[in-house]
Amino acid sequence: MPQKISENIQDYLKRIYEFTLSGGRASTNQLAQALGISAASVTNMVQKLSKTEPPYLTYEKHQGVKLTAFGQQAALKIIRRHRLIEIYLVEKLGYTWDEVHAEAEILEHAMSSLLEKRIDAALDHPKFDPHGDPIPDINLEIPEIEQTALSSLKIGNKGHVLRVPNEDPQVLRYLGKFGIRPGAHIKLISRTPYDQTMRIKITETGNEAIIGPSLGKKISIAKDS
Amino acid sequence: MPQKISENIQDYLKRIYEFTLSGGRASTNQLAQALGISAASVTNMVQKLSKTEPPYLTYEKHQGVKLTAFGQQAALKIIRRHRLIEIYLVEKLGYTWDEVHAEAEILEHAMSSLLEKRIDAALDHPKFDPHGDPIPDINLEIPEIEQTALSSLKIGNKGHVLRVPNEDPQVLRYLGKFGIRPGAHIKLISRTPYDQTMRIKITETGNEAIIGPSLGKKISIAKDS
DNA sequence: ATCAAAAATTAGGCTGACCTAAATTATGAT
DNA sequence: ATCATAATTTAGGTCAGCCTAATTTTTGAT
Ligand SMILES: [Mn+2]
Ligand SMILES: [Mn+2]
Ligand SMILES: [Mn+2]
Ligand SMILES: [Mn+2]
Repeated sequence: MPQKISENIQDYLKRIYEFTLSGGRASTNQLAQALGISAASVTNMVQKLSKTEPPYLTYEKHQGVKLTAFGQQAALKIIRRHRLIEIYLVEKLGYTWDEVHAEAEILEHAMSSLLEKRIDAALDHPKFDPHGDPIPDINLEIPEIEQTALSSLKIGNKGHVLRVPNEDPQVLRYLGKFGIRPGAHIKLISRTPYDQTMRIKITETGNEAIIGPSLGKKISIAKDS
Repeated sequence: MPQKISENIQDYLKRIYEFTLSGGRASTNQLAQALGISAASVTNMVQKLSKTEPPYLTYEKHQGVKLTAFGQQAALKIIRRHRLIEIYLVEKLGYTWDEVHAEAEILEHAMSSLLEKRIDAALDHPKFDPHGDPIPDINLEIPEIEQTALSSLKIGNKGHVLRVPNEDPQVLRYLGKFGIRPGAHIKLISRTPYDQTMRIKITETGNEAIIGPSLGKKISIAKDS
């Protein structure tokens, strides 16, 4: 019997999913920091989640955790709701893309299957959230998309933006100011020698923007021609 | 300092508000039943809520509770959100009026001030929810409306519906089938002698409906001419 | 006025989810 | 290979919000 799953656990699973997207395992400290709680609490919880029937994750002492297929489905369900809410708020209620993440972080836990269906239908089954993250479909399938970090561009290369980091409203407002959003076409103008700061040109707006290397790693693009 | 208020407490305050609308105090058992918890738990909680600074309610042993002005504001805030959600779901997401109460009961706790503002604006500051209940305005003012119970009509009298009970989806579907909804014009055709069952005619649909006395007490109307 | 039944309260526990402090295990620089 | 430091786990709490059982208070029918 899939027991009812608390809001807290939903957030654990979502974080673990995100941290293990590129393979590997999520560490105790990583989760503690992301969830804003102590490492001891995380250890305690993941031990519990590894002993449910069926288990949500596999836990090996000192080796971190990894979701089971069961846990992954649970995570994807929340992620679908989170991203549907984000795009709904932008499309239908006039939110800006820097406002929606915090809101969705709460609403995702209060959303029924029915509301999920209605919102999905109202938006005509959207495929991406406002930050370019893919929305798992009704069967929780999520398309694999070929993507590169902005920071890996060579000078003079062109590309278009696929995905921007969605946590930090300040960053989103900064990016928005220059028109750096999913779909925007960009070209790498220059890179400073020591700290690797990039100057990029955005085709649509004609703007130039300065992007540091750590932010550059978090912006996903597809290379053009 | 108005401490952050848990979802549980929000539900306590809302129930107490409803039970004390017509003056008087809310009893321990009444609340226990409405909240689906034990009477002992209610006693415990209301004692706590009477000792906060400022207190949410006044508690007198064996005499039930009553909201303070402070508690009433807190209750009205949730009620505003509850009713805004209900009307939004009906107007914008194709919900039927029997589906929205359960949904709002959850979403009301997950709604931010910003979302409240946006939904209110999207609906152009609606005054009533789908069941005819008034929505407190942004300042939590709620209009006083003269209303009578349907069951108090005399044979041949006419009136129009102001408010229907919103908890029970089955009842709402039954009423909906005959067109008994806020605004509908009705006329009392007959009343059976012993159990007081009423037969009423709905002008808009031409339907006749059978309404028992306990349901009749929960439907509010205004008498016409 | 009496007293059984109903309502409410008190006492004592439980669970989920968190905490800090102490102990253990892993890691990486020398 | 050693060992200081970092990461993790264990031990022993707290707190909110619920429970049941026992007790006390109120109420209403006689
Ligand atoms: Mn969340
Ligand atoms: Mn997003
Ligand atoms: Mn509620
Ligand atoms: Mn309602």
